[in-house]
Amino acid sequence: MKRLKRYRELITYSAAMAILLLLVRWLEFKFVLLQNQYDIYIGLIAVLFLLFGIWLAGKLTEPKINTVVVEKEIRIPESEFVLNEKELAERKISKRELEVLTLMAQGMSNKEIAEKLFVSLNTVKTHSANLFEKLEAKRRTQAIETAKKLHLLPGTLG
Amino acid sequence: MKRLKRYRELITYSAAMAILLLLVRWLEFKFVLLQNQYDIYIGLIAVLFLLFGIWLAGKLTEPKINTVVVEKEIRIPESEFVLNEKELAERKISKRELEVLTLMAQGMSNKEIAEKLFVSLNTVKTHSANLFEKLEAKRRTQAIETAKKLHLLPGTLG
DNA sequence: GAACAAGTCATCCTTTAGGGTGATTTTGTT
DNA sequence: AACAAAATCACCCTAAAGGATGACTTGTTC
Repeated sequence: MKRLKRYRELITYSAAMAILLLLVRWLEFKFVLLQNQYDIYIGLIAVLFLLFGIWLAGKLTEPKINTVVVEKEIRIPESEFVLNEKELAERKISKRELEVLTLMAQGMSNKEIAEKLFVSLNTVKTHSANLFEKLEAKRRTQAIETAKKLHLLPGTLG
Repeated sequence: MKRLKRYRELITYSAAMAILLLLVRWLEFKFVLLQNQYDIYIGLIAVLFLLFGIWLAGKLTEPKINTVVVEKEIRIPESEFVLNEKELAERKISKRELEVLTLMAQGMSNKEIAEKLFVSLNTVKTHSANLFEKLEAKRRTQAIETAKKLHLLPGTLG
């Protein structure tokens, strides 16, 4: 069964060829009397084989595939925050300092930060003082702005 | 010039046809003596036109267009800042206040802001006090954070 | 012209932030 | 164990920020 299917094309072509040749024979027989004007006969043969060739080509040649690549733009909403660890290392800002900085940026007072981190107010002050030096800032607001520009803090949190 | 290009295909086919017919004529002349065995001639014609048909088919068949959609990711650099005027109006924040808020967010002290705006330090303090009330903030850092969340200030300026 | 909002400035007072210095403890590394 | 960095805390003092209140001017609206 599989073999039959496999050779179906070949059989089809052979059959077509046979029919064509039969047709040629028939035409030959029909126009045998008017040999002087066998131009018509030739013409018919030509047309027939031309058509046969076209049909055959359609069957034989693999279809031309013209691949058109259409680029579709997909928008990515936001580029999420990635901590600039290089900058963090270069300025030698410690984890605890960054922690304090983050809470600062959220609008907390030193006292609130101290309570949140379970340390004394003085400790927070020390951390903030170190931060200002490392960030070359005079005030906490400036430190926050600089830190955001350096990607040490997300632009807007929440 | 454009027309010439437009009919190039047609001309090509016509030329091919002409050459083929010339070939046929030449064959006719060549085999005119052996008319009794013009089977060969017929066969040649058949083969020629068969090939011509195959060639023609290849030229004529329009290619299958295979459209491949490639999704290309496009990162939007920044979603530019648009002032939330609704929020601004609802909270009744004046132009001057917003101005002070902006400079605050840039890390400037009240004194610096006063100098920049050519007003007294007390005026800046009044503005900031009003801002804190309108933004329900206790500190300038908190006011800045809130303002950024409400899109009254750009996330990161500069 | 009365009422109102915005902007300006002042004074008094309290709280918070920040600068400077020194010291102790914890922790990780060699 | 020795060392360095990080984290902790304290004290003193100044500067800046913030709260509360009142006052004056200007421009707009009704």
